[in-house]
Amino acid sequence: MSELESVIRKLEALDHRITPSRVAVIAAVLAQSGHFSVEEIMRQARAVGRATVFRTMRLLTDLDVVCRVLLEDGSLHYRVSRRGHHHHLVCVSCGNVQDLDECAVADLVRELAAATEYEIEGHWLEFYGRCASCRSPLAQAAKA
Amino acid sequence: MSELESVIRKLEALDHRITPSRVAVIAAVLAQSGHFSVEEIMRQARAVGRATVFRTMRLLTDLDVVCRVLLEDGSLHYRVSRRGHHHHLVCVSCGNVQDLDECAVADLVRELAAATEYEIEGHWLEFYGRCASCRSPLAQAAKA
DNA sequence: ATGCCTGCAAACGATTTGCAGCACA
DNA sequence: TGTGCTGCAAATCGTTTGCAGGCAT
Repeated sequence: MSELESVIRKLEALDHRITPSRVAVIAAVLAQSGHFSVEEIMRQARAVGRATVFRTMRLLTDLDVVCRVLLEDGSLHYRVSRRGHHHHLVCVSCGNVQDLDECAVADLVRELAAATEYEIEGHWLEFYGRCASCRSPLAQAAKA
Repeated sequence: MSELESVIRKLEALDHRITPSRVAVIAAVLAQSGHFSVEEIMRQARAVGRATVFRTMRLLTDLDVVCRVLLEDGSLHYRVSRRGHHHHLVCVSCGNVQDLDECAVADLVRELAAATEYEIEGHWLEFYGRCASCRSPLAQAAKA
């Protein structure tokens, strides 16, 4: 079963209708390799109206098919959520996003809960940096 | 030296002019106890134009006088940055924000850098939960 | 056939910018 | 006295909504 089919089944299971517009948006979303903006989806699904793209993105977010990615400049992007809870490591140079499977904050949450008497419901953690290939253009040039 | 003076000195030191509008915005900002939106500053500095409030907020952000706080609903707020690097614990119920002085992510950053070959430049970490007083209205009632 | 979903356009809120005048340094 | 700062208004950006019709179920 393709990823597309799997998402479609998810929609069906929740009594959402399967329409050409939705399929187009979902296909465009699944075709993305890294993070992407709503605008990029609109570019790749030109036949679909703006409003519908936004509505579908919200639907996909609610269904945990995609997750939001906050970029350092404050703009909101999305990315396919192929796992459960995880964090992102975003390259500020090339925009590549790497998933961090382990949630190393779990311990922290426990300590924090004890120390602050807060009941911690969630957290948002993203790292920004420069990936190996962007770190040293010289190193890349040297390889060639 | 009051906090207001101290911020003003900071502006002067960087060759920014001290104007009534800026002072009004800065005073309003410093008067905030928790996090706040630009709108709240505009309400408290009615004489100052929208654009100027936004321009001043950007200035204060660049000067590290305030820092941005991302709320869970995606809206952007600010809060006075009375320390250096730290994180926030936001109560989703009453909106209270608590600073977390220790940056417990520092170790994580180091491990991550080694594991991924990224050069980590920064990170964004915020926790969401319910504070002690919001956790249990019953417990509060019982106290009375 | 029913009503969810659609596209369009207009509304929307938050933020930015162009501009001519003003006032701080 | 020069130019950085101002307020105003209009522009802009990203997103949402109202509506009349269309299509999946």
